[in-house]
Amino acid sequence: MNARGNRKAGSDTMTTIVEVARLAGVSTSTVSHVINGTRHVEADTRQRVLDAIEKTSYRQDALARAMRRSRTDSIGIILSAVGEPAFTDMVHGVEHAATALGLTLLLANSAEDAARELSAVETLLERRVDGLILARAAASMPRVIELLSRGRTPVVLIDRIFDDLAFDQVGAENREPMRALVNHLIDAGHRRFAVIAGDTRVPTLSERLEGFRNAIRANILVNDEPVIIADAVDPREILTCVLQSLDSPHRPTAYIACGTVLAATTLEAFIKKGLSTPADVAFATFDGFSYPDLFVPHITTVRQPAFDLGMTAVELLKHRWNGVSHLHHTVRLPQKIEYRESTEAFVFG
Amino acid sequence: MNARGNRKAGSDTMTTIVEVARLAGVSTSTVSHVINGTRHVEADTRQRVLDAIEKTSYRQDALARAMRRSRTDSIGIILSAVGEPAFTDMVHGVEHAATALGLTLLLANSAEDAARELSAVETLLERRVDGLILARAAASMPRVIELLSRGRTPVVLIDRIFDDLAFDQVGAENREPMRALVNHLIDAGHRRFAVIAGDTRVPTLSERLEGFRNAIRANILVNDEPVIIADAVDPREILTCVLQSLDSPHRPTAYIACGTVLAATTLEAFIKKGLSTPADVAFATFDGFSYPDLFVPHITTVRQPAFDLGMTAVELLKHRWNGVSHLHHTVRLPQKIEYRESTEAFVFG
DNA sequence: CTGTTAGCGCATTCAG
DNA sequence: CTGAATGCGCTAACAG
Repeated sequence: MNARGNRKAGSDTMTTIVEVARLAGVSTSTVSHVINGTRHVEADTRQRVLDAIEKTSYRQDALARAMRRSRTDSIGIILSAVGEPAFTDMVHGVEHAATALGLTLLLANSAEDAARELSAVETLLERRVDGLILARAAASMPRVIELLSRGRTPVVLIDRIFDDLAFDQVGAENREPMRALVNHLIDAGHRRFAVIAGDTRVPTLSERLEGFRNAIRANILVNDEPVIIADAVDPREILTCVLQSLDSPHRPTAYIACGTVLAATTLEAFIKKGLSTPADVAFATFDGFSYPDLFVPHITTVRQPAFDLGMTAVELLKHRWNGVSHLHHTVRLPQKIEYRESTEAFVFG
Repeated sequence: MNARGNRKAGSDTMTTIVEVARLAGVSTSTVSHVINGTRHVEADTRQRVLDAIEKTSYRQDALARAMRRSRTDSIGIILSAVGEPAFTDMVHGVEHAATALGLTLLLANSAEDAARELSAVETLLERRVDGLILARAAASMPRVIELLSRGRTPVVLIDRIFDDLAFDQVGAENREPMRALVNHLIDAGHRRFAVIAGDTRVPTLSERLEGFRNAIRANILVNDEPVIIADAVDPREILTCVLQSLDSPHRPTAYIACGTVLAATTLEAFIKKGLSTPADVAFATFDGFSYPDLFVPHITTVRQPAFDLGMTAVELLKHRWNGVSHLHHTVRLPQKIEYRESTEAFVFG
């Protein structure tokens, strides 16, 4: 019977390679080579080994193997918000690519908390993942970068790109699509804008905001100062700001949310005020929702190629394992803008 | 320079316990004991070790440690649909509880594919996770159960409960809330029902369907045979069925979807037919969507305590590690029914 | 074509 | 209070 607190998963019963070798009348190395197909083994010897494996229902111990080869065939991924659809898709992408390479995924959720992020990095590094994919938390600590830079584990920063950091990185184009979006709205007749940018310590968001500012500045048609809701972190605080902007006599006619959560908050404010889209206000968002077709009217959405981001991240790790290059690469994937009814031509009252 | 295909994460530079011991002028065992606080060490000896650790920025190798102790301080979780909100919340719950216990999470997504599920189980078992949490795929293979039964790794089946299987299990109450929901709709004046149950190989769905059948049968007010859309797997097929039912002269006045994806399909059919809720048809769903407040009208939803399911799963593993009981426990958590506008009182035309 | 051997980095007896 | 020695299960030289 197991003693209290014992968590051994049956180390007592588990058959090892030695047992198999004994049963097959061969050496452990032959068994190993049969299992891994790593050198030629005579057909009947091979069969004896296979039989012995079958008979003992032997399973490799990935731990011992990893230790010996000093590689774990696993990659770690740390996300700041596992729940959001964009991140969920990234996980899918990573998982897809990883599975194809026979790699296991270790998932950690920093929940946008710097301390949890640090501890996740430490844990995964201790587990000697072969590569690490990280979407840094907004308030990510310098210690994390230090740890990652010193170490020899290949790292890919995903989604949130930092130009001054020497890592492989992959994220979406943010400034340009925002520009296109604003121009689209201007073409539709809008002159007064609001952008909900949220926590601009997140590069994704600050880039989108920057794109917004540039687009507004570049457009001589737009005279009105836009409403910019940025650096607010608490959703309730953001909600208040949006509501306030809706009460303004110079109420913006077009609202742009820079992310899923921000979009939800903005729409909540619309609902609270009984405003409808696009009759009362135009609306567009980055990232968007799951099941977008269920929203009526359909929402114009700048959609991140999140799945591809995930796949690309693994690709970058692979390149580094293969020693293809010693330089660090930053990959920017284009976004797709889905123009829908929520930004349809605005008719001035 | 790394050779091609080399994936060693710097095993060359990594400091080991030996190096620390040398630097501190003590034995490796003392270092080990200092790190793990596993026996008393003289204050200054201890300090010397701590300094050496600091100086070398030594980090434990979780692999070697795990091998030696034959436990990995990790748990695996295999889900059939990582993307759905209910499963996402379960992951959160598991992650929350796991983190609190200092456990790492290995995540695998079977994507409702039996082969992927099997291979995920094999992989996680080989990695010697201390416990495994599994939401079985619809077409899960017997081999999976065999593997899990034979092995000594504690297993918890989550969400999808199988009464004839000897594992710890945790899921939600399904029959009773469906009953309550149907009664609620009957009270609101409905007599003709449709239920979208999807793939009833999934116990969650078959239980909900069973609850539905019982509720209908128990109600003498309901004479009309309900429309039951079950055993369809392909969403497009389901969509067709729903559309067809909407065209019927005896069109149901109340639709109940048994899960998020099914709900999306049903709503899509409503939109396609230009029907509005609850004016034209009442609607309610199990599991529901993220950001439910954004749906207008608000949808009556039977909400699974998904986060708690995840936490409970870890709890069950813990009990097993502690050898609290040798019997297998099935925990059923109650669901919460959120009655909203989509099922409001029906007025007969 | 196959066997022998030496560790991977650590926790843990067993002696002092 | 501390150190020396052993082996977890496996792969990879090396040697036949």
